[in-house]
Amino acid sequence: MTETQPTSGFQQLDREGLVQRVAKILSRAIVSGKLAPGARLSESVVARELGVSRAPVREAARLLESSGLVISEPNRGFFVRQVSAKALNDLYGLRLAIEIAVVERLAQNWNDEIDETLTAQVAELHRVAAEETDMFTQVEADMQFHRLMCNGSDNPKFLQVFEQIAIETEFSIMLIGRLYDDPTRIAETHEPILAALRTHDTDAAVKAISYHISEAQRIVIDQFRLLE
Amino acid sequence: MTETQPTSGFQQLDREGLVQRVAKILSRAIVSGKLAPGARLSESVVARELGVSRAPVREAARLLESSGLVISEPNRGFFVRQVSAKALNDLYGLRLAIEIAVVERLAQNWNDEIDETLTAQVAELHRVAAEETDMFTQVEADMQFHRLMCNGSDNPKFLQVFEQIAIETEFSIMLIGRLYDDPTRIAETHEPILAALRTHDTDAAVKAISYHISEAQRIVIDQFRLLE
DNA sequence: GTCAAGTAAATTGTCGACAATCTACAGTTT
DNA sequence: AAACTGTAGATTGTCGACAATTTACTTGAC
Repeated sequence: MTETQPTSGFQQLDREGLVQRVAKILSRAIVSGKLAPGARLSESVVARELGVSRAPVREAARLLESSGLVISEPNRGFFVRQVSAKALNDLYGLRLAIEIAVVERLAQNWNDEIDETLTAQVAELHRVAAEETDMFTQVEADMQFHRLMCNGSDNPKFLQVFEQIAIETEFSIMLIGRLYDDPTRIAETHEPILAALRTHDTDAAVKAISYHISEAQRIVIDQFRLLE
Repeated sequence: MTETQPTSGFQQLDREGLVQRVAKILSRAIVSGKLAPGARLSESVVARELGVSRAPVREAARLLESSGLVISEPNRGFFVRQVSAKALNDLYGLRLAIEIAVVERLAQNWNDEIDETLTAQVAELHRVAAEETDMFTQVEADMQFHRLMCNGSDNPKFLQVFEQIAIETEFSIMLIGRLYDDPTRIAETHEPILAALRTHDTDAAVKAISYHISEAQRIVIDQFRLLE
């Protein structure tokens, strides 16, 4: 955003630090389930495997801690977080509170640009559902819709909190190991929200998002309990 | 929370790491205004002044980054965050969304223990108002009431988000440099919330908290704009 | 056999040093 | 004078080593 404009068509190459790269690798490993919940995240082991020193690994771990993927215990190190059904339920509770506030603002500040963006994302949801792409793609597409809503709320704070929620939610869904519902149906349940927003009907939009999130909450928790 | 119970009445001493201590010192310096917004937070300078190496300072800075007190720019270091009136307004928007959800839950799960705790805190608010203690104490007492509400919501996620908000809010209020309202009046405006919760009247409680937060939002923003 | 104390290995916490990067200023060209 | 280039100083990024702490194991007493 703050970068200077390139004078020619060169694409910027890999300007992200070592810490960010390590963090990305680790979070992928956790979300994909390669690192089981509760597992110790040994600094020295990770550092050795990635061929870097422990310092960037520590900082990356702290970053993941603030994302809620790992927890740190003083003098004991980092551990992949355990998620309980209660915690997952609470997470959806927070998400509901945030998204209700978001749609309230969206219903009032609705404009063509947001309309276009969200309509396109629903189309994308239908596309990935039809093509039967992998679960990760489907979940990501679903999340992207909600991310775009938060982004359109004109309050960066909502987006910031949502990003935290998104990471944990994806983590939990990956843990369950399969989609909570039929992909096509997931795509369809987004349409009432969009319809209500288009007519600036705040109450209907709040009802729609409440139903949507609560439904997802119910199903995910049910699935999750089967694992415990 | 996860610590083992002490067998005798000894208080645990110092069991917090160097990183936490540095973080606390830095956040105090920022919130109290000793470090001006936008100021560079030089690792080497801080490390030298505190008599520690740069490693713990870096980690502490990362901690503050996730609290929103500082921002990091790659290869340029950490800077004390600038807050704008818009950002402060957004912050109160998020806070409103959270606290509405919290009182909704509180109105339903009300019990004597929470009643006692919150009643005591309102008394505390009146006490610090009457004794004309310093601003920091007053703000902290106000925040504590809302913290206790979040804590009573039986959803740790709300408390987690609130803590982030609290740090930024206190930061901004300290920036303004004086209280936004008459201390006694601040204490009084908490009572309608408590009254509504006692009667399990969800709608009234939501209305009360909405009024309370929006009022604070309006006053703080007005005051803040005078600084810009 | 169980429990406690002691000890050794492994892991995290902290440090000082070097490499990579940015910033500021001087020198050069147009 | 304005803009680009080059260099020196300062700051962050990363590293390997040592100190402090935890963990696992062994030893010994009851």
